[in-house]
Amino acid sequence: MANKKASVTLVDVAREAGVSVMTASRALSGEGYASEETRSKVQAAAKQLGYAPNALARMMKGGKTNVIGIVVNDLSSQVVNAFVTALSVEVRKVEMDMFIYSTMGTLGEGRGAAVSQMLHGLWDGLIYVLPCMTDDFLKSLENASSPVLLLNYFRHETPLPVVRGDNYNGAQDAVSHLIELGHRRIAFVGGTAFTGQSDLRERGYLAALADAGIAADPSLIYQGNFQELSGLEAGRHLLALEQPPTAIFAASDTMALGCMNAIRERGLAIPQDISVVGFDDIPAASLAQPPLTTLRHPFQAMAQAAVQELLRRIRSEPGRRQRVEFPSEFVIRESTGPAPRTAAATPRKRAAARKADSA
Amino acid sequence: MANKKASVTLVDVAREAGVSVMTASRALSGEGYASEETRSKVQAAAKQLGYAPNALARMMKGGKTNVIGIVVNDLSSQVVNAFVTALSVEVRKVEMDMFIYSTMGTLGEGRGAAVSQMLHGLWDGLIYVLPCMTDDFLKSLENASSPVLLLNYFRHETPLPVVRGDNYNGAQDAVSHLIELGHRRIAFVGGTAFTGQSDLRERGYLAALADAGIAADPSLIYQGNFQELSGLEAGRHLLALEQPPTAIFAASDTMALGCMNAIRERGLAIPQDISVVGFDDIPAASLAQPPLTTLRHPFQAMAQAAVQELLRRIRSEPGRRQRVEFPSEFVIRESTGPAPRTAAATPRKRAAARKADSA
DNA sequence: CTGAAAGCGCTAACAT
DNA sequence: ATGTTAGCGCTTTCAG
Repeated sequence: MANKKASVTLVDVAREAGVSVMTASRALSGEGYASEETRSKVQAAAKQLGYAPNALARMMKGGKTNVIGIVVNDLSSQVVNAFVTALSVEVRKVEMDMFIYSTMGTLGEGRGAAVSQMLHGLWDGLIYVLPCMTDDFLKSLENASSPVLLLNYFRHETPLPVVRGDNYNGAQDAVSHLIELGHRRIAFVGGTAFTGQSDLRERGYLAALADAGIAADPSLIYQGNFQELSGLEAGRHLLALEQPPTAIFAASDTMALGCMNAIRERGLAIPQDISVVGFDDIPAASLAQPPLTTLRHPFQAMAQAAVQELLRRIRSEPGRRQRVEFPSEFVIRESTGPAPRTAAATPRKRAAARKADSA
Repeated sequence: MANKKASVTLVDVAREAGVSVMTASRALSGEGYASEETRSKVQAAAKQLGYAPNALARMMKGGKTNVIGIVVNDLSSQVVNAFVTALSVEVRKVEMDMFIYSTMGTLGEGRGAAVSQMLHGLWDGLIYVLPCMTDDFLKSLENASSPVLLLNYFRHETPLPVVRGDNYNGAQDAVSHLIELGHRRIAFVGGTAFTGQSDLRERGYLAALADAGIAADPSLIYQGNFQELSGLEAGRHLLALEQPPTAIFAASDTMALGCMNAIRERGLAIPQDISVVGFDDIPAASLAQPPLTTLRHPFQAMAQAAVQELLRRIRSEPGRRQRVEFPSEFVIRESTGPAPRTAAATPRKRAAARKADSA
């Protein structure tokens, strides 16, 4: 019986099988020559002893670990989730393994920064998903010893390779669509500034308004934080305005869903009274009632580009690209419709009664 | 300037600083004696060369990696997410690191099974979160060389340490509550059988009915798969019944939210026409309209118990426990209310028109 | 306080 | 087809 405590090594297996360590290694790995007889003898010994090769030792010898590290700030984000899932598929395709390291919102602080440093050697390359980091940290990454790639990074210019989605044009498309539907009072619900994505979406929104000759109304811009709760609050705030919007463009689906709750709460109908557009096309978007019109990131294509580019760098292959940008696809579902006849959605009785709580 | 390609090792640092490798090691790690002068000299050299210690080598020498591996089947599950987040906090408390390995639903197949074997040595211990695995795989885990703990495992008896929540009693509490509110036709929406959790929740449901002397109606039991979409389908199916239920108890919040969409779709009100109870208390539960009555797992306490127990095993400390079970807490929000006066929720016109599509 | 030697578990490269 | 040697980058042990 195998001794569970003291881990059994190749030496043990070799001794048990009565061969040299090297022979045991070959018999088990399948590399190099080994007679059928020896091979089965060794395999039997390994099985009997409960041998598991030490990945650490193997990696150290080879210099390559065959592992890609994925660093995320926040596992609970559905967008992050979609990226990680897509990455997992791509990593498997190239026959590597993948670990996820979650900094739980501490990236840039001591612990988060440490990932690329402290655990250096454990992976052949690192992909930062939706990173939000300080300038200092970005700089330190640029000198990292193993290849690093940023997935959906926007905040600063950097020589590091970046794969990202388009935010500006997508936002512009969405808002133009609302304008074509006759909307004039279109609100924007932004997310946190830290990743730089919300900002681009806001600029696309403003550009679309400007193109149509509509003056932007600052009171229709609400600063949220990408979370559903902030979407709920945004919705409540906007609907309580003297002149509420007839359409809301939220910088994330999560916030858009929050807005929808606020709208329902007020007894208004989507899209008859008010239209809603999100961004990201998370799974919940198509399941919402009504299904949410939104902008879809090509998650799988982006993940593939990220893995391939990182691989090129790991292998020092030619043909690298410093930045790849993917357009987002506008998906029209049922949460958007023509602007209501009255210039602005008329708050109904219930709503009117609450006017007092408008800020 | 550091050469980015050829990774710089301690030998390089030592040479640069004009000391022995050992001295460099001591100066950087802080362990053992080192004069202030040497220390700063070495640190300067390390910084200048962009030195990062190779975690692999360090781990190999010490035998301990200070890393706990977390294995999950499905990262997109909100319950898994809640556990992982809680685990992350606890792991940090004991000053270890944590990697997440997602099998993407392939646990038990080649790839998934490989985790504990192939990457053996990379972690000091492994926590399987909400594992669903074959008997064979479970057996192989029992002979694993490093400690393994199962978080929320129910399917088979096993000598492996298990930390889990209570499902049976929680379900019973929830259904008893509905009965007290006057409900008699209470539906159950189950999840996949694979983890064994749904089964326990169903048994709790049946027990509560039996206690109240209510005969279980098989037509009120719908088999879902824990996903929101299956909840939506469950809701549509149940509401289309000749005698629809006045309350639905879903085996997960996710499915409960799907049911709520189906109910709204049919023009019914929650909880006036129909009550809904979920299970898990995922973040979205409290944000729903109306906020969902549900059963909360004590995620943090469970995570703490899991990490502590695993640590005891890693360190071969005494006082181990084979199984720890945590009761779930019944959280009453606004999705449950008294049963409507009419024995069953009367389908309104729209609903009646659709009767044809009842299975 | 600092250095030299040994070795963690494995495999590439060279023998035999 | 199998065995021997060496060494990955680091730290533990023992000597200066």
